[in-house]
Amino acid sequence: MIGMNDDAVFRALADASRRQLLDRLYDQNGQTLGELCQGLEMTRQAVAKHLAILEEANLVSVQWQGREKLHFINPVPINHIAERWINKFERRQLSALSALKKALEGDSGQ
Amino acid sequence: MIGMNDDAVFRALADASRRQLLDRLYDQNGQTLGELCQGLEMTRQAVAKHLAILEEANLVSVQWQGREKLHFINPVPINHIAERWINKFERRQLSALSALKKALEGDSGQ
DNA sequence: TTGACATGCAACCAAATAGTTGCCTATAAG
DNA sequence: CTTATAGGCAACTATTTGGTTGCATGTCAA
Repeated sequence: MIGMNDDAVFRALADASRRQLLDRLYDQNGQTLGELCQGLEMTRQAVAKHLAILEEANLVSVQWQGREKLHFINPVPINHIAERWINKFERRQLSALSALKKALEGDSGQ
Repeated sequence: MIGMNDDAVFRALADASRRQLLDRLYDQNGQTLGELCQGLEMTRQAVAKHLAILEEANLVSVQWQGREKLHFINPVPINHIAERWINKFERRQLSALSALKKALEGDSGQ
């Protein structure tokens, strides 16, 4: 759990443009900066800044391919928050479910 | 789902002080402003502003009792986000669980 | 009624944020 | 080699944010 910074994740998720970028990456993973810019009412530099913030929060990882920078969504921090923060508030209703979930995860292997 | 504003919820959750206030309310629900201030390195007015933001995001509801304002945590918006945003990223692993969860919720009544 | 207590309201301030523009670097293609 | 393309870096700006101080209002208790 090294480099896991809840605060950075929450702050990254606080901006609608960044959530939109994550949505776009969810629809099609591995897009370049240029592709992610298309159709947005923002300069490329603004988008790049948002992506940098998502990268810093470890919500997006990148991979260079020649002069292109491919962006991949990373679900780990979101799951992490869901685990240790959000589930807290549904523990009462879902306590029974929690054990089952762990069991299923262990079963599916990843 | 009236008044349900994802953006306000995400922005409210982005601040560590506000998350701390939610944690405190989780530990003991129905605290007054004064109680919530104790031990925090902030003025009462600063805390009041944070609580107002949490109220506006519908994460906290209040109830006046004489001259005291009691604060109660409201888990609905957090569950909402978990449902339609966060679960998205764990759908693959948990798709089987989703139906069961709905079934359990329907079963328990609230 | 008077004083203490719980909270609200408003003005103000510093720092962070989201965005811009302009220019630089590196890779690919003709 | 030259040019177009993909992206990075830095300076600057306006707005939002988190916090402060000072004062006003409403409620309980003596």
